[in-house]
Formats: sequence, C-alpha cells, structure tokens
Amino acid sequence: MTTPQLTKNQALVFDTLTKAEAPLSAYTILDKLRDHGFRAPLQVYRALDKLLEYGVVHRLESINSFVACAHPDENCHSHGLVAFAICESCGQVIEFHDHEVDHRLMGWLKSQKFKAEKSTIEIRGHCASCAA
Amino acid sequence: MTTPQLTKNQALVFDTLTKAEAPLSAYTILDKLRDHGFRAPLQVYRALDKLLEYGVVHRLESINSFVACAHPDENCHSHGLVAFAICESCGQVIEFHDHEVDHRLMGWLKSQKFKAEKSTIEIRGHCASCAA
DNA sequence: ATCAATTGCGTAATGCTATAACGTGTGCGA
DNA sequence: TCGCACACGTTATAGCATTACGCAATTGAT
Ligand SMILES: [Zn+2]
Ligand SMILES: [Zn+2]
Ligand SMILES: [Zn+2]
Ligand SMILES: [Zn+2]
Repeated sequence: MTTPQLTKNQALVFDTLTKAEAPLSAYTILDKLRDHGFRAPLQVYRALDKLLEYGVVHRLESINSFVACAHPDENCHSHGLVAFAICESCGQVIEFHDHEVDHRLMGWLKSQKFKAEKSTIEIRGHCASCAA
Repeated sequence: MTTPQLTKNQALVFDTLTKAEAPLSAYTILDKLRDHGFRAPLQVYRALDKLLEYGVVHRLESINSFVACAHPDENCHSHGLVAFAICESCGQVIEFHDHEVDHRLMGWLKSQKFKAEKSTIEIRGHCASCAA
C-alpha cells in the first residue's frame, strides 16, 4: 500500500502521533489539536481510519490508543505480524516483527482452517528503564 | 492459582459466560442477569475482575468482551501465553497455547530487557464454517 | 465475645471511547 | 452540467468502564 498525499486533518493527526513519545488516545489527540480547529471526536477518528488504512499508524487495542508506525519504510507489515511491547510506567512502545512467530501462528491457524485477517499482539509490562 | 468458592454474583456471571456460544460484553451480561437482580454495570465488572484474577475467564481486548476459559483444567496459563482466534462472522472463539510462540516472544522481550506482565494475542478473521 | 480489617454488595454519578445521522463543499470524469 | 466520490463540520447518541459513597457479611485476632 502506497501512502497518498495526506489531507490537512490527516497530516495534523499524523504529526501529533509522530511527535508524541507514547501512544495517544483519540481524545487526547483531539485536545492537542483544538488550537488547530479540531472540535469533535469524529475529526480525529476519520483521520485515524485513513492513517490505519495506509499502515502508517497502529492501534493498540489493549490501551485504546494509537501510535505512529516505527518502521514506516520496511514493508514488513504487508507480509508479517506486528507485535508491541508496551511499558505501563512510561508508556513507551517497542514495535517489532518476528517471522518465526508469524509462521508458527499462521501454521496453527491454517490447521484450523481459520482465515486470519487482522492480528493483535501486545505485551504489557515494564521497559528496561522502568523495571527498577 | 486455585479458584476459591465463587460468590453468588461471580457464579452468575461465570455461568452466563459458560453457557454463551460467543464472547459477551459486560453490558450484555448485565442485560442477561437483570432477572437475577443485577442493576448496574459495576456488579458485572466486579465479578469479572475476580474471575479474571482466578484465570477462569479471559478478556478479549480487541472486541471489549469476555469469554470463559476453554482449558480451565490445564495449568498452561501460569507458564505460557494464551492466544485467541476470533471469528468475525459467528463470534466463535478458539483458544490455544503454543510454547514455541511463547519462547520466541519471551526471548525477544528478554533481549530488550523488557519485563512482560500481561499479554494479548488475538487473531480476527473467519472460522472454517464461516469462511464460505 | 468483641473489635478491627477485609471483602463483597448496591446505587448513583461520572468519565472515556466510538459511531450514527445529517448536511455542506469541492474536485473530477461522463 | 450532471453525477459521484470524498473530505469535512456539527450534533447527538451509543457503548464501555470507573469513581465515590455507604452498608452488610466475613474473618481473624485479642
Ligand atoms: Zn509498524
Ligand atoms: Zn518504561
Ligand atoms: Zn484459558
Ligand atoms: Zn464463524
């Protein structure tokens, strides 16, 4: 998927996520963009939907938040699973890919004749800095 | 973790989940239990918290729902990751465990000095019956 | 037996997350 | 010019989860 030119709203949301040091909720993004004319949640959600579609943003299901893709250049996303380690202290997210895990999971799913479409792999815990 | 005797509310919620053929949201559980005296979401959430703690119920983060554990007898949960395949047509959930995936993920996390505490692995798609 | 601490329960209020429904404007090809 | 697709703005609503308060039952010393 090649990323088309972003619209104004999409660019604002993407910028906000890119500059953030931790995942942001849709409503947090909304608050950060009020000065730029954002007034309603839907403006954020609509932009996020497109950014997710383009693959430049990920949604973290376990914390209802969004994060800019850490590997926008690699094309891993098209043929592999993405996993996230999320620090519950500082919020930092490490995004990673592992074809071994990928193959193993896909193999199991295939044996069950389950047709996979979307995947979520999220590990919550504490990062090296925060693990005291 | 050994499961203590369930309280009345906990047993009602657990029963509801056990009988269900698909994951249920907290509010759906609430509706199903109104005849048994449930009036507020908190009654459900409190019971769910305990059931999750005992490991007899799982939360599916990607669909904000809860499901009874499919392997209540095995003690896999204590030393391994749990994964779910969720059919978006019929709602059916397949719960499975794979030590290979487990080791691989944990190895990676260890290399990052990340201390894992909770994990979420959920694959959404279509089950064998629904995959037309 | 009594007191204190813990746990569960009931209710009301609130907060956070996400979508539905409606209408407007703009660009672009038929 | 018409029709269509798409982005946008606004209001209202739906869905998910927690905070806060008080009371009752249980437990476990003293
Ligand atoms: Zn990515
Ligand atoms: Zn951290
Ligand atoms: Zn289980
Ligand atoms: Zn199905």
